[in-house]
Amino acid sequence: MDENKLIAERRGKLDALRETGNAYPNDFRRNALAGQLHQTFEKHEDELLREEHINVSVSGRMMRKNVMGKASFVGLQDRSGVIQLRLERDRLPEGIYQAFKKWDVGDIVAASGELFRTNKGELTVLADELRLLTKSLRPLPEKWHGLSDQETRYRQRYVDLIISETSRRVFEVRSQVTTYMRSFLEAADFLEVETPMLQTMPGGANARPFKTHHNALDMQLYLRIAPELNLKRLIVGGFDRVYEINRNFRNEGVSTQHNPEFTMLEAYRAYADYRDWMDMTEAMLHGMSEAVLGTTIVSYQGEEFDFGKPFRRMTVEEAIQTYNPEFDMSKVRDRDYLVAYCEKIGVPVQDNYGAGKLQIEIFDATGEKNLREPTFITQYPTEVSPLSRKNDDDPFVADRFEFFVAGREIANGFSELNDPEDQAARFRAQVENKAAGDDEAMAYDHDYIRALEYGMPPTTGIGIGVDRLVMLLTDSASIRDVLLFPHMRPEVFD
RNA sequence: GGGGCGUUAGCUCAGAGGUAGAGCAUUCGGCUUUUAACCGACUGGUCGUAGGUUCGAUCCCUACACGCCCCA
Repeated sequence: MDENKLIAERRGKLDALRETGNAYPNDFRRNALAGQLHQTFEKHEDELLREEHINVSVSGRMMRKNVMGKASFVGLQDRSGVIQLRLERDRLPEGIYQAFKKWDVGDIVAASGELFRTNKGELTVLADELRLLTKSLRPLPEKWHGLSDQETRYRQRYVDLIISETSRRVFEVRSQVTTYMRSFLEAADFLEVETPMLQTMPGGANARPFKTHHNALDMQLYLRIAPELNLKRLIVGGFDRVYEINRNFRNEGVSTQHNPEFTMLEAYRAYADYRDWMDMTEAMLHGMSEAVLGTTIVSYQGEEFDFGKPFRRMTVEEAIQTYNPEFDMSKVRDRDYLVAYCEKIGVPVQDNYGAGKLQIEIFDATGEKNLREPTFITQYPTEVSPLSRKNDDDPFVADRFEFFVAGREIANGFSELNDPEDQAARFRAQVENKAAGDDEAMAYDHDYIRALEYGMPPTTGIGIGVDRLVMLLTDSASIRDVLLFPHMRPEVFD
């Protein structure tokens, strides 16, 4: 580890503290937070404050230290904001002020005293008690430019959070988003559940899993790629409105949009179909943006989206037409034509791709990034929707939607397939794909078929990517900005 | 996996084939209404790592590590 002169100096100060008593005391109790004080006494002028003799005890990290001889001003930061202290040598107990002059920005400090307002109008604690609670050995980044090195911000998030109000705000929004989801679903009588992360057979999505090993049982286990099949088992069991907000793990690349572990909301509701979930998604995002941002207008990377009005809806085939004007719609399900079109636009094709898979390849390549305004895309090919119910009038497509904003998929929902024989056939097709080399294809889940054979009521489900939603609501360009500890290669300590 | 860019003081950043620079922070001195406090003095570096070219490399070349962006 680096042990430079700055740290050595502070370590010397810590050694001195250890000699004079407990260097890490834990007997101070505060009775006020900075933000509360600013709010409560917002309208109090200096004269009124001094008349009322309001005594408070505060503590936090010393972020600013202005020493002017025998008096000083200090900025103390707690979780709610910053409160200023005024320290006067002759007001504090003997020797305290001299000791304080050796303290460093970054130290954890406590003070008690009465509130007043400075000439410039800043609410301030005139301290008559002052303590050092925790010595900080490492210097903080510069106060003006802050921490701009991305790597350090991600690896040492604790430093980023100390320094950056913006970063703290992102994670407060993140918490408010999941809180809002829970209250929204609870109001609709949903039950929150937790299902296994460690599974003997990963399922519920097309993705490669992480493998791990259970020592005592000496067996291979997988980290889950989705909770979907377990949640639908609960629908069979009679919990007919359930949801889970939790982590999924997918063994794929890392990018501004992908982290190997990410958070999804999955919610399932019996006696409803995918159109009901589209309506609920609109209502949830409308309410969430108002609750979290105070407005339904979401500004993202220079674009503005209105979460307050109904979202556009179009089918996959309509989207192909919209974004491929030269595409011959009379042949939209003609496999030979679709193959030729894919080759024309440079999309690689495999022999086992059917018309539905080819449609989705074209949609992904030409449509997705152009879906800027909030949009529901509906009627996905059954071929690429192995867990979705077929449409009654047109079995080529499933009763399914995906939701896009700013060219990114945010949500995926469908009417669930509850016909066990159809589901068994879909699993068999997945197994064939796997045999043909698709290592993201699903395995055949016998227990899930057995569950469906007991009878799953007609059901609809949705998955919402929490990280991507938080990115939108916080105007974050990278998923790493909304993950407290994004995945990084190990740091080398020498 | 491929391409591009980056890595210099604790932090933010300049720099150039010839012994390394600024601001802030630190240290010391001054200052009882500051808030990027101010004034004065000083200090701080294996220039990501390892090789190579060169009389001489932090700079040029190669590989590697880590990060960021784009593509698959």
